[in-house]
Amino acid sequence: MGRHREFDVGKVLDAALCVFWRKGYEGASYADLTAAAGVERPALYSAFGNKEALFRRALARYYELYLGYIPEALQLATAREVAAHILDSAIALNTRFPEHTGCMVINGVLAGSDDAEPVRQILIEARAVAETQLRERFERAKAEGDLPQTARPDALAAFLMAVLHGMAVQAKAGFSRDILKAVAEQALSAWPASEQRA
Amino acid sequence: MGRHREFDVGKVLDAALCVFWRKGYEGASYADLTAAAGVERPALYSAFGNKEALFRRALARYYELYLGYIPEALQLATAREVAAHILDSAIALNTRFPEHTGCMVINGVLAGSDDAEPVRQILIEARAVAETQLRERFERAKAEGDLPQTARPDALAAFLMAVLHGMAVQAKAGFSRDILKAVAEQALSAWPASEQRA
DNA sequence: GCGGTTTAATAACGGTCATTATGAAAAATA
DNA sequence: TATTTTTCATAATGACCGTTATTAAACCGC
Repeated sequence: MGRHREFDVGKVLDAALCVFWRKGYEGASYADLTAAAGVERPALYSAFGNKEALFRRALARYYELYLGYIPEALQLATAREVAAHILDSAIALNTRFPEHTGCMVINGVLAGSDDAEPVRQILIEARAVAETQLRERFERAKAEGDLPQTARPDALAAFLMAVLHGMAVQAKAGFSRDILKAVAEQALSAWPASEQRA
Repeated sequence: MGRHREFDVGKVLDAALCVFWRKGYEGASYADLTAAAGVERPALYSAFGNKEALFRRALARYYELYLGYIPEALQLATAREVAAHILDSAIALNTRFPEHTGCMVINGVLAGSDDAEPVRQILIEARAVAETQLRERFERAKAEGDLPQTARPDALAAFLMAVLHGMAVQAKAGFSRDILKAVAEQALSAWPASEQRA
């Protein structure tokens, strides 16, 4: 007996998921969460416990709703198909919702509160500057024949930056130097061969 | 005229840089900063302005002290040397200081406050699980001849995860789908060829 | 309809955040 | 030495954080 719950727990969880996806864990305040969910604070506490428990539930739902392509890919016939499918799916997911781009797992530690927005823009700009410098250097290399005419300097720059970002994340996660070197080696093995000058 | 400053502004800035490198922008409180710098709060405000200005100064010093390898690499003769030098240098920097690993620019939005540590561990674990799944799938592929015997499944998994992390960061920074696809294409072009079965 | 029980909304809690007012201490000029 | 100027340390500020009493409302079995 007792009073019935007046809100849909699933919908509230989905709303919280969107907020966490966009703002990360720290960046999402209860003011944000209650505004998105349309319920008051104590309702979230009674239904999910504290903030960390709510985040864990949202993370589980994220895997459930959006990361199904991982087990899906693991069943494909070849490793190349596995990788291609995961890459494609991740790109699709990362760009699917304009209001919460990227991956919730990464954004959970990437995004900050609104107060930190100017700082995040500084970092984004700093990242873009480095990539532009690389792209310009690769354009020069292409003009000099150091890279083939088929090479795409912007793609090479973006790719190199991606691997660098990824390795920074991995280093933070405790990776050893050796495995990071293996990652770098693998990345370099894709490098376009320089043209044989006539 | 007037009283002299009793602390070394450079040393205080270096101390603040270490705190920001480890905890990120939001994660670094004035309690952390003053403890590391050995000066009181108002000293930081009088010397640097507010927290954001202090972070900007620390970021500039980070580039000055630790990212000199980027312009250095840009002057090398070939694109491959540029990339190799940047990769090597980044790995060295990311693993140089045990107490603040990774890259300050990335960590600035990757690291959270101590309160968020359990959550960060959850995300790190979630990341490791996905990578393990990939590695196991690639080991199977190697056993099946889908990957050559020279292939390193752990390296391939780490590499793929690195590119995925990097693309998530880039998507957050506003990258278009097209450039992300170019990044994925470049990453796949390094994929080891399957063995020709006899 | 009534007692027991669960949920709902309001409002408050202590703690920490970045920031700063305040007044004492120290150095330079006169 | 007296005065001015700058830095120093203590401690307070208002705002926001996550969390929770408290009280009123809604539902159940009886």
